[in-house]
Amino acid sequence: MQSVGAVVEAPPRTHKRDREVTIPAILAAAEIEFATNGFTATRTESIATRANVVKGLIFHYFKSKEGLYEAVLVRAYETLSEALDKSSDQNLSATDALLTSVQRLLAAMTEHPLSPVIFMLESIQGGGEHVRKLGMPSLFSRVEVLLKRGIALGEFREMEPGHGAINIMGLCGFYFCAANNLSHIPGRSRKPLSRKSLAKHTEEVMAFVRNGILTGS
Amino acid sequence: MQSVGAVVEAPPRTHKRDREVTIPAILAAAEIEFATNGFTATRTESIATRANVVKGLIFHYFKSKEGLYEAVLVRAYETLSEALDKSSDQNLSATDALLTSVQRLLAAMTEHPLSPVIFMLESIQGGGEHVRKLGMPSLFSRVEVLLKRGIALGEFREMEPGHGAINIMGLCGFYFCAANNLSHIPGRSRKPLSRKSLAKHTEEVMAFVRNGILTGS
DNA sequence: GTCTATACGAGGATAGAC
DNA sequence: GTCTATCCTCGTATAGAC
Repeated sequence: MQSVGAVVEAPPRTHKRDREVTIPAILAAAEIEFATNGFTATRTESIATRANVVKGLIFHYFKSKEGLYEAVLVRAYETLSEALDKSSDQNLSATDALLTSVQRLLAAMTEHPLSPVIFMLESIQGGGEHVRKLGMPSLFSRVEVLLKRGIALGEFREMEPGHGAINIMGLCGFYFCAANNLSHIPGRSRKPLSRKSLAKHTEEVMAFVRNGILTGS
Repeated sequence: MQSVGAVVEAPPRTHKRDREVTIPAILAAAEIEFATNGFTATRTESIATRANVVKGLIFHYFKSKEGLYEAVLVRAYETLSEALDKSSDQNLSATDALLTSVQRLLAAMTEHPLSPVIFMLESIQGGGEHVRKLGMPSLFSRVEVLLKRGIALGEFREMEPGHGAINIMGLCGFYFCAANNLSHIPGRSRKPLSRKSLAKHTEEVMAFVRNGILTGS
């Protein structure tokens, strides 16, 4: 419904971009779409629209929808994995080592709130196949090692360390996955993913973990 | 590729069924499919095949894919809600009331391991809209009430009860949602949803909650 | 109540112009 | 490197026979 005869100069559509702009834009858009809809239900058209590119570019750079999905998965994994790396090479008591790891993990999730959601959907919908295919060492196992040490030293109460690791990861990540359900509860903050809410989440989880694992007197 | 001329009497296809058989079969199949794939990615054809009925019957009985989804959601909600009902009308200490509720919740999830997954997907993918639309009072709030009472009585340590409720629900339900990722971890049980693994899960979560909330001496 | 057949639209992927 | 146009499959939903 453009007025007839009006000559538009420099039509704003052809953005001249290169891979250094386009690829990150596609990845960022894909993370949101995959984390919201899961792999199958995500439409490549939606990703393209959100990234402000044309659908064909997704296939040009990532070959297929699944190739793009795996790239997103790798980024989410690295985000959380690096958080655990940082705290491993220190010389701390078992208690401090674990609590530092949990804090770094929560900080990473706060910065990248979609990471835990991506993994949750991969577990539920993909059966965790991609995690194995891409050779991602388990984040659970890293926490489990820290727990074993603390139990052996008597700093932590007796527990099955595998389940302990799951419980701790669950305390950290469940909140992000359930956030949409939380926002509808009457009398609760409507913004569970605001900086303020996430700081409170971190504080509460740290306290719950500390009390939950330390040796009671 | 049937042998020519072989007259098959009583062809086994036309199962004469009525709604009392067909409807539960569809619901059970739909629960599995929706819990695995989410709403959009689930194919009505898959549900029909799993239920051993013809696709048209789904629309006959539930009007639409979404109608069927909501029926599944209501059933999952009732499963968990009734578990919390049973423990509310008793005259217990705050500690016993909470731990009984957690135990009943875990028992209900053990019997219906897909219930927590259904809710997780509804949160992530549906934004929790159906939960609100169908008027399901929050399960989190029920736990929160129990926590508030114990904090006021000094049985529980100081904490923000809203976050405490999320943490407890997370400890109970996260395991079921992450089960597929867990099963690929080297050196861990391949069957996180076996009766034995779930009994261990219950035991470990109960201990974690007890230590996590009770007043430290 | 159950089945078959089909209309109709949406989405992944590709070809080829610019 | 980016865009348009199109192919082809798949999936929801309906119509109508039995």
